[in-house]
Formats: sequence, structure tokens, C-alpha cells
Amino acid sequence: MAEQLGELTRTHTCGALRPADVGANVVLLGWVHRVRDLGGLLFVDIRDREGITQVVFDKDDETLMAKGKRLRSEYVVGVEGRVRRRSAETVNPKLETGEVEALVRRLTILNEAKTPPFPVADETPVSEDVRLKYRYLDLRRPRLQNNIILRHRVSAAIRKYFDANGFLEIETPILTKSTPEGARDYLVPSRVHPGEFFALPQSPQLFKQILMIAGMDRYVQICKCFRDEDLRADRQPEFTQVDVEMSFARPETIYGVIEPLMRDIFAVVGRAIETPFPRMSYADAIAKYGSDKPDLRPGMEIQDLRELFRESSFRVFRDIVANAGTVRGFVIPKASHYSRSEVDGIVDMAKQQLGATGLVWARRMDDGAVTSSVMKAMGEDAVRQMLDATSTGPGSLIFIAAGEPDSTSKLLGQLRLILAKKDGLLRPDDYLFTWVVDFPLLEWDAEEKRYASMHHPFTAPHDADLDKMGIDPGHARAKAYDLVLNGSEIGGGSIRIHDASLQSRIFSLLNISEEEAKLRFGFFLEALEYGTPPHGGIALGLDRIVAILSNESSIREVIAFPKTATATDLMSDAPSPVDAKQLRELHIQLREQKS
RNA sequence: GGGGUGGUAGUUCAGUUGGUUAGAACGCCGGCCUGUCACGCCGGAGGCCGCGGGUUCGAGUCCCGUCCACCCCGCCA
Repeated sequence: MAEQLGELTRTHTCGALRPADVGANVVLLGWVHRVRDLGGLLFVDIRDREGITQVVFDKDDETLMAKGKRLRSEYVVGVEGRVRRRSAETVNPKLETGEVEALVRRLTILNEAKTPPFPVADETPVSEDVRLKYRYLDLRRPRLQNNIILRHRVSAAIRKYFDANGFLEIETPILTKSTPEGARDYLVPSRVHPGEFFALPQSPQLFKQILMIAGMDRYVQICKCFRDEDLRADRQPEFTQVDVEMSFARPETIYGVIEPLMRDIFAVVGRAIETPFPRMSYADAIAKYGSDKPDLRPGMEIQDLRELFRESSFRVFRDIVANAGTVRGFVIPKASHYSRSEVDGIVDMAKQQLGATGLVWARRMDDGAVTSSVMKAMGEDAVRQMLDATSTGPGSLIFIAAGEPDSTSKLLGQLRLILAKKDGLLRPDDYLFTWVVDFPLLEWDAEEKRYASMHHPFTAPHDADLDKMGIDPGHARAKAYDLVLNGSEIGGGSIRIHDASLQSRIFSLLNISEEEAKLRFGFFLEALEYGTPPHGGIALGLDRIVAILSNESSIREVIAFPKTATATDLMSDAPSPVDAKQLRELHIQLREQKS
């Protein structure tokens, strides 16, 4: 039976007591972390967010001892007692409070607790579905407590930084307008307007641009965004963005704001990072790393080997080069530990999992001897020559692929990361940032047979590429940039179009008719015509940043109440059916499920 | 939509070529214990082997389907 709190007032948290408090009468409020019953002596660890304190029951007081023996894991208690110093032999160096303990004078059992489905008091791994169902218990454990506390401190540092730099935090609507393009919207039916829907924002994009038109100059918001797409370890249907927009900004203006911000964020975990961040064009990122979010930690850049094979006797590669294909490869400098069968296994794995067709390898052994999977076809001299040309020294190994340029780079990029991870080259304590810039403005959508915006339709083209838009729109570059850290895209943004006529041209390139544009973005196009300052911004993925800082491989570990890979909440069991009455009010009729 | 890994006690796992009564550790319950701190010692309870079907004399184990969790591809301006 639970007792009431009454006049019980906390004097210290469970992480607070020190030798200086010896003799004090204290009240601790918290959870029973662990019980050690020695018969005539009972130790109980009391836990709260701040720490753990040991309290002692002595059998001098039999009633009190009897009550203490009722305590079980996760009971909520109030303990009144006197602080005393522990003898030298009984100090617990693992606890901040380990030099002292409290001798209990009064115990209040504020609540009992069922036996938890998994131990809260230790870090033993538990399957994720159980953790998600009992999220409130998982959140009591140190891992998530620390992550959530870290997340708060990062958010606080962000707000402090932007406040100090003249940004205004302004809220934008959650109930907003559905727009074509981009991710699938979460829709909210309107009760008042039958058949009409709000959409939850994929990002506050148009609103923040309108705030610039409204003269707010510098805007920031830590906001929830919603995208109804399939999930990944780093993607949740609702996620948090640090959304930023600035008037009169060039890309350098944005870098100049974001780099010191990242410095402040990393200072939260005591890490110094170097600024400015290096910049790399999108084309280089694809060519050298096979990815638009390159992980720079392992080195092992992909090299263009076309010249080596243009005149080669190795016909397969020569033909590919002759037919506008590519031959590329990357070197693993320290590969002595790979056995022949292991290397063959890697090729098999790449064929199966990555769809590699023409993957070959060559290596120089520690003693200088050379071998290759195509030794016969190429000839030893040619192999040796190739290894020389690619700086494949003793003990190193090169993987080479040939074919269509983009897919070849992508394949090598994936393989590079798999092998780097295997060899422990993705060191979690290295933080390598880079800006990826000069994205293409548009990409060809083969399915819909039209151009689509690579970033979004409000992205400004490069000044130098404005004239390309009529003749060769596919090669126009955008004033867009991504911030990449250790192979993770942690932010992306662009300078926006501030000119209504240019915006209209973009829509027509995207095959969005004037009527369609008016219907979907009319309010915005009209706003553009009332004195829009040049402006641009960026959005940072807060969940991903905190995940990297806490060395977690999934953003679920830094979100208090995340969803599963099938976008459900195992704790609340959302989504769930609703009453027929609710549906009627919303003018919604359910269709029979197709079987 | 596609590919992969896993699902056995409350939890984490083991379970042989298909063969007796499905095990261990931790947790839980009871007992003993005055300096423990992952307390210790003794005893006990606890299982729809994810679910449904099939093969078989016999299925945790083999086959088919299905559900759930996780990872990846597609998708994510």
C-alpha cells in the first residue's frame, strides 16, 4: 500500500552527499536500485537522475528493519536519515557518494513496483522490442538517461549560440499545406472542411522563407518534421531539425554561422574540432568516395584508372573504357592480414550483396611478389605496372571495378566502407567534417520522365549556370550544400531563389504547370513579389548529431519515444483504429482491405 | 515492394544426425546471514520452444505460410 508524500521534502539528490555532509539529517527521494540483505544489516541503494546513494538499516530498530525488508527493485521511497562516513575499508570508489552513507531513521514507501521485465539496475542487453514496450523503464537506465541529458545540453547550447548571434526562435505551424514533390506527407483530415486535409510539415521550408520576406532577418527553430517514408537506423517518421534561415546570405555566410555552432555543440562533450571545414564538390565526392556523404576517416580514396587500361591488353577493361565506361579502384594500404581465400570471399560477398559484376583485385605481398584475380588475363608485367601507378606498395591490396561511372563509384564506395569497418578504420573518436557543395540542381526522374529538384524547388542555381538552364538544365549546379560528418549527412541547405520569375522558370523545368504551381505554392509565389531579400539557410539533423556524440548507431537511442521500423509505437500501440464517430465527423469512410 | 539476421523461462542465451522428463546464468519466491556494494550460502517455483499448417512412429530441431523486432536496397525534394 503506497504512502503519501506528506511533508516529505527532498534535501539532497542521490548524487549529492559527500563527506562534508556527515552528521546532517537528510531526505532522499528515489527508486530502490538494489537491495543487499545481510540479515541483521540491510543495505539499499537509492537512485535518482543524479546518482546513487547507499542507505543502511540496522536491526536496532526492529520495526524499521522489517519495513526495509519489504523493499524490492524499483519501489519508490523517501528515506530520512543521518549521513555518516564509511570506514576506510567500506568506501565504494565506484560511487560518487561512496565515501558516505545514510543511516535510515524513517522510511516512506511512496510506491511499490511490479518486478520489472528486465533489470533496470544494470546494463545487460535487452531485445529492442521489450525495451520499446517498457520505454519508461529503459529510460531509467544509464544509457538512455545519459543520452537524453546530452540531447538537452546540446539543444541548450544551440539555443544559447543562436540567441547570442541575433537569431529569433519562431514557431511555425504543424497543421500546414500539402505540397507535391519530396517525401510522402502525413495528412490530417479537416473536420470543418469535408474532403480537405492538412499536412504535417516535412520541414518548415516555405514558412521560414516567408519569415525572411517578413523582415525577421535571422530565424532558428528546433522543430519536429514529419515524413511518411520507410525507416532506417538514422530515419524516423518524426524527427527533429535545427532549422535556420538568414537574409542576405551567401553560402559562406551559412558556413560561417554553422561551423562555430558545431564547435559549441562538440564542446558539450569536451571535444575540440577544427574549423573551417573542408569543402568538396558533389562530383568529387561521388568520384573519390562513391557517395554524396563521404566518410573521410579511412582515407582509401577511389582512383580513376581509365588511362591505365585505355591501351591495355586486358580486353574487358579496355573495351569498357572505349565505350565511355570507367575503371576505378581503391587501395587498402595495410592488407597483409588478408588471406587469399578472404579476398576471394570479399569478391563473392560484393557480387551477392552489392551486385558487383566485374570486381577484380590485385595485391603486392610483403615480399614484393604480385598476385591478382586476373593475373593470367592481364599478365604479370601489366599487373605490376598497375600496382606501381596506383601506389599499391608492399602489403597493400587494390580492388578495381569497371562499368557505368556512377554505379561503379557507388559500388566501390560501399565496398570501401564495409572493408574500412571490418579493419576498424572507422574510429568513433575521429570527427571528420566536410561540406559537400555544388550539387546538381536537378536530377532526371526516369520513371516520371521529367526533371526533379535534387534539393528542393526553391534552391537557387549557381550564378554561372543560369544560362545553362535553357539548354542543358541537367548540368546546372545549385547553391546547395550538405554538412557531412563521418559518413552521415547531418545537415543540408541552400541559397534560395528570391526572384519570382526565376522561381516560375524552375517550376516549368520541373514540369509543374502554372495552374499547379499557383494552386500549391500560390501564396508563396505572391509573397516573393513583395520585396524578398536574398536569403538562404540550412537544416541540421539534431537526432543524428546527438547519436554521433553519444556513439549510438541508431537515432532511436537518442529519442525518448521512438518508433519501430514499421512506424509503430510499441508502448502506446499507435497507430490504432478509431471510433466510427470520429471517422464520420472527419468525413472519412474506410475501404475494405484488399486481400 | 525486395534481400538478410533473429524469435526457446521474466531477461540473456545453450539445445547434437529429428528420439526419453527442454537446460544454464541472472531475476523472482522462501530460508540463513552485522559491513555489503553484481553480497554470499541453501532450497523452490517458473516454458503455447512467436503463431498456423505440413512431413514423420516421433518436430524446439525438417518443409510451407504468417506475425514481430532489427539491418540493408528501393523510397527519403
